Amino acid sequence: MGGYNAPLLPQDDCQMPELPEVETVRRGLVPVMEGQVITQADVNRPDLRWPFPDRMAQRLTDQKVLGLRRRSKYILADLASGESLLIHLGMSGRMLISGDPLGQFVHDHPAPEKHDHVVLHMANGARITFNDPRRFGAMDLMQTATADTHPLLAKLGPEPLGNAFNEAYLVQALAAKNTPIKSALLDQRIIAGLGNIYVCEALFRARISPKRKAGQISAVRIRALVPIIRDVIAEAIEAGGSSLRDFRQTDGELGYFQHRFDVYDRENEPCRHEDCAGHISRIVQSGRSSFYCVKCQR
DNA sequence: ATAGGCACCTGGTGGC
DNA sequence: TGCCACCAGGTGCCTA
Repeated sequence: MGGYNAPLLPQDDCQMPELPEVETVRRGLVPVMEGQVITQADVNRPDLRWPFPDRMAQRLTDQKVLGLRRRSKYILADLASGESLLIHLGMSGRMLISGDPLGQFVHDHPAPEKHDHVVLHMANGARITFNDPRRFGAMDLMQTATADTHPLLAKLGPEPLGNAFNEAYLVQALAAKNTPIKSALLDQRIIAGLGNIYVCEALFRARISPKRKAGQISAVRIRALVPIIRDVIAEAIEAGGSSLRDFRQTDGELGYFQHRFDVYDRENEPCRHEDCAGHISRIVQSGRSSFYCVKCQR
């Protein structure tokens, strides 16, 4: 009897809620949540990283989900009440869909697991379970109309795939920055949605050392970084999308990581630039691992 | 204002 | 087998 318990994030060793993974989760939630009413909300603890908003379960119950949006690494579910539910996956958050909302799966609600903090029951029979062992994730409710001013969203920089992120912007934003380019690109006020992995990957493609001070990189190289960042993110979203199709058609397993990284977690392995015989190094910058090729990233 | 470091929390892995 | 140190995709907050 085949059960269905589909993680919408890569499981096992590879969970990675940076922008592309969050976008993949959002896309996976759309067909089971959009236009559907939340008939019940189980809130199994008072908080994640912060306390949940007052009366969260009641404010979700009987609300129709009008749409699911994403800003940076946050998902926003716009509700008929005029409020929006903000969801952040932190480091270890996952969304699991169970039930048979699309008529494609064996109906089977798995036994609750440890760290199932919030469960949304939808009118179509789907259950969406937020599971987050480390509890760095977050949920909050706000007025949809003023969502942009929410403290977690207000200071975010441009979306990497949006028009506001362009060559002129990035050159300007990094000028006179005294921090390493690695740190600057992780700064969500400069560009929203990049995390440790995709910053490493983008710098590798651009052949820029993560140690180089942002403000001392030539404008030419910064301009070149812009389409590279867009590509890295867009390709990862595409990989996520194909994994969603795969799991729908098969057995509920997300075959996410046919998508492989060029540098992330490849310490001592060969550099993948064709003209380079170097190997990938790992260094620690502000407490986080940076992977790069010392030989060809300058 | 800006940059660096720490804290939050749990679980997995690898060494002894 | 057990214990312990170390590592992990994020980001707010405190300190200099």
